[in-house]
Amino acid sequence: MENVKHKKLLVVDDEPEIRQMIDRFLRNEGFSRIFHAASFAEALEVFHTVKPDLAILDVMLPDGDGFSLLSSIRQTSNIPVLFLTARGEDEDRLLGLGLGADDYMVKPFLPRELVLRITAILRRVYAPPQQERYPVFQLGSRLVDLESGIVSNNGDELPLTAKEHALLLKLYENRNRIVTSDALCQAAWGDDYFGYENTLMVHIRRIREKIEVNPSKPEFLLTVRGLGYKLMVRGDE
Amino acid sequence: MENVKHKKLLVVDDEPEIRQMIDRFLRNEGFSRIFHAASFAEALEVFHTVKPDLAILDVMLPDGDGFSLLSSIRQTSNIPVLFLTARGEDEDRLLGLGLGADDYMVKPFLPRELVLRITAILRRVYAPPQQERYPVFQLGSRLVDLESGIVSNNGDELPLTAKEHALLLKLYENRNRIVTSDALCQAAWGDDYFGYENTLMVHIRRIREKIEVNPSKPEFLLTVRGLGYKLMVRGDE
DNA sequence: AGGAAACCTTACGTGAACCTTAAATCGGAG
DNA sequence: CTCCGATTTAAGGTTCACGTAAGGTTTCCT
Repeated sequence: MENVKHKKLLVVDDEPEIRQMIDRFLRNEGFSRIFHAASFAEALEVFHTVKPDLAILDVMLPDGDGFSLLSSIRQTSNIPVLFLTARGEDEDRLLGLGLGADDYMVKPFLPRELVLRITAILRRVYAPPQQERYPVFQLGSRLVDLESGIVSNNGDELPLTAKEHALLLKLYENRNRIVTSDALCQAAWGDDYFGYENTLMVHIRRIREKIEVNPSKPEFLLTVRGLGYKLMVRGDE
Repeated sequence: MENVKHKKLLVVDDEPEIRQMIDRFLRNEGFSRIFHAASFAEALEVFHTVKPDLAILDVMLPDGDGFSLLSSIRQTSNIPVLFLTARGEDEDRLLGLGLGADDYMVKPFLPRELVLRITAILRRVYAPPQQERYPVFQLGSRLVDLESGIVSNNGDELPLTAKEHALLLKLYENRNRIVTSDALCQAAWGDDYFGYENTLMVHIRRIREKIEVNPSKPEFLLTVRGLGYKLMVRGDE
């Protein structure tokens, strides 16, 4: 994950004291590359020279308004833009967002909220496209990593097969609760499966051989006779 | 640019009439794939089954609160989340945004604004990746430089082709995690691809010939039978 | 206790999933 | 148009994850 604090921010506001205030808040939160502009013209100037990564715009400017500034900017760039202005009427917000702003905050504002919203935007912009995440969790001394499909126990790593992965995922999603054999079969084979029920037992056994100290005396993946199985995980939630 | 109106939205709110209202507004604006959940438990359930592209969460739920729901969701996914709730105190907004929400709206709200904010988020998520810088990383003794598209091994330099570059990028972005064959195909060929799956294998083989000491005994680019591939990179986070 | 039902354990054969190589095809530059 | 590298198709080879089976063990009820 890229660090969002190194990004270049441009603050456009005609009142120097407000710019200073915003600047201070942002620096307090770890942002260091902050540029200022006091007018429409200056904003365009700075925009082209420093090429900021995100712009915080006021609506009221001496030589124009923030909305048309955004329009100008959007012709050549899709830089993230957050409006921060005293103009908080419904129409203003709709206009700003409709023009393609990423967020719209009304003054007076919470500095911390400004930082969080900036972070939220930058997080999205620079997040590499990630696929679905799988859980990673601890069972006793072993780490079950469904992300990489590996169970590791002080050094040695045991890879999980596709079926083991599917079953462990289902079990973990319903951790500390009973999961019926039917539900497990469905998770691993889909709705339509008519194989032997023994098959599931064999896979459970194989999982136990990877996650249990003694597969025949399971501590984590327990049998609930007549119902199914349950994975006991302590700690998180 | 992908059309944002086809994305799957999940609306979590305990009051059916509010869900209906939101649903109606969204459909008016062109969204068609809208799913509902009335409780924490139902939300998690729907979340896992339909895998929505964005979630609109209420804070107050009969069996929990939206904040812990977001925490649960964030363990396995970085899906965009927008809070829409009557809880509009400063602390609530800071908490919600601090937990990783993308936006926070307070009821009563303008339907049009909700749509604009959802659109703003989805626009960012599905925008083509911003960063013009590609990663450079080490695999054993070889340096994989996606910036210049060259794999170098003490002296000799092997150039990467377009497909190899795309695949390696996707693998590196999800390093140490299983990447499904589908995801890889999508990264290299786009959503609509109906060629032979063998094609992917051939490209994987080519990559292995450039990054592995022994392409037939891969150390870095490993197959996970039945699931896909994973690129094991040690070190940098 | 006896017996049956549910579950465990181990081993093995098989074929889907994957590998490998080469030849065919595509597509851009000259 | 021709060439050449990049990419895809094709076909035969390999392997290992999975399902099956069969005998064993535990649990529970009469």
